[in-house]
Amino acid sequence: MPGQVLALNAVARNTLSDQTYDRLKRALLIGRIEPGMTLTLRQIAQELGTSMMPVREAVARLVAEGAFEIMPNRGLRIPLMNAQETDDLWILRYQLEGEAAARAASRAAPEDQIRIADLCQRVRVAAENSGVEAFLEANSTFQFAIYQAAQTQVFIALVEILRMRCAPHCTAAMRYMLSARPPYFNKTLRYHDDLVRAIAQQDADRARRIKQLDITATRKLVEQVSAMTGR
Amino acid sequence: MPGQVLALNAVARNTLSDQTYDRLKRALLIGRIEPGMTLTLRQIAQELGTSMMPVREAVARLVAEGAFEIMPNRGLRIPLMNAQETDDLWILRYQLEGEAAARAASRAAPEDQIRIADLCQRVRVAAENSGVEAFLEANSTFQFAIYQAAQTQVFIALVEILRMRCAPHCTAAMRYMLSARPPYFNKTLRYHDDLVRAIAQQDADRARRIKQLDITATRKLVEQVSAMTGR
DNA sequence: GGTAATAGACTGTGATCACAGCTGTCAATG
DNA sequence: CATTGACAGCTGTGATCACAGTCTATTACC
Repeated sequence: MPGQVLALNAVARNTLSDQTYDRLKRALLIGRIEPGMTLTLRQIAQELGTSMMPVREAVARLVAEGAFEIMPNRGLRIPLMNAQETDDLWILRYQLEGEAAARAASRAAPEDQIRIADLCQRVRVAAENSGVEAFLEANSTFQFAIYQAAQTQVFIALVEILRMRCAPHCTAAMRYMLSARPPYFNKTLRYHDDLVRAIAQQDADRARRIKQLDITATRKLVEQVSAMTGR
Repeated sequence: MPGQVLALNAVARNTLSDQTYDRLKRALLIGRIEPGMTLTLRQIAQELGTSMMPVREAVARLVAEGAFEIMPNRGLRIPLMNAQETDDLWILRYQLEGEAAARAASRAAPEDQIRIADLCQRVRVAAENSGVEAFLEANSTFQFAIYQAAQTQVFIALVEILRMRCAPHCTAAMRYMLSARPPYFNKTLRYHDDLVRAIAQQDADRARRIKQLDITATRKLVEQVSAMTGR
């Protein structure tokens, strides 16, 4: 069995639970679920055409990761965050995503670099021609392709958790950025190009720095927009 | 409603799922479940006197956190780790636990300090008089009391995930340390005392440094023991 | 008309069952 | 004696049901 000398890694399951989990995770990352919305297990199950069973397991996982919160007899919601938790979240993203970007620069194989550069272009196209969802999806795919190239499952797992917690609180700002603020929007795309270039040059320190600048800029934008829209 | 101006935080549930999750998490952290062991949902359910239902949800959470792995039709196990993942895990613990210790030093209230100092003594007592489980349990309680004092839920969540993944692979080394290696054992306890002192003095940098020394020493011990016992 | 009680429609939770897939054993067969 | 076949006993998965809470809207009563 070439490529898998030892059965070291988990058997890849693909149960309905897994599919439900993936779909909910994706919905969170592309901003389809925003704070204030209320979901129910039965509603999700119906939308996916399954019984409640797979939904329960999927939601249990997401609750463990802090992406959802269960209000007994009153449905699910995105957890609210206080200032302290929000701050911690951004700090952790700054550190972990910066480190992951650095590793990607050190380790990315040539085919990874091509793939990343291609996905970066797709983000630009989506940002110019499509809505928030398409942009966020393209962006998410681009970012995780980078972390995938870093070949470090543990980092990716933590980054996914942080982004799932963060994304719903950023969607409003992203929407605003796309519709009304070309400067921010162009800055983000420029960071992306710079990051791709740093990875191509295997410049780990530069990749880390750019990634961290990008996160800082995003944080500022989110804070400005949420201050505008009445916290 | 004093002390809870807004209903910001989740309603504290305590379902059978939650209890099962907590018990399994605790079992992992105190080394009661080691790599190579095989558990089944029905077996856990029977041991806890419940149906399979709560166990399924609890295990789903733990799988999401990387603490367990499901082998279809063949039960659960602790995920095996390759060298790369092991390395990443230690690096992340070094960074995140170091940072959490630093914050604890900055923020710990006087009553936290008393509690931490007390729990530190209990670790010493357990280490001298009891078995691995009691030692690991006292140690775990001590460590998380520190992180609790840091008042940063997001950090704690990530640290819990890292420790749950790490603990099962460290148990053998801890057992060895307690039974046969007083030097290591004393070094660990000395680190604990130093850490308590740094927190009492609100010396964040020193707390981080000691915590990181402790983790580095633990890592070395684990690697030595697993090299001895034939990887 | 305003207030309180109540019935109903929701919610998540836990238990139970049917089922398909894998494992290991044991017997039949060459 | 070795090889293979089938069968029994496991496993996790998914669906369904009963139930106890919570919220809401209607109704009854003062």
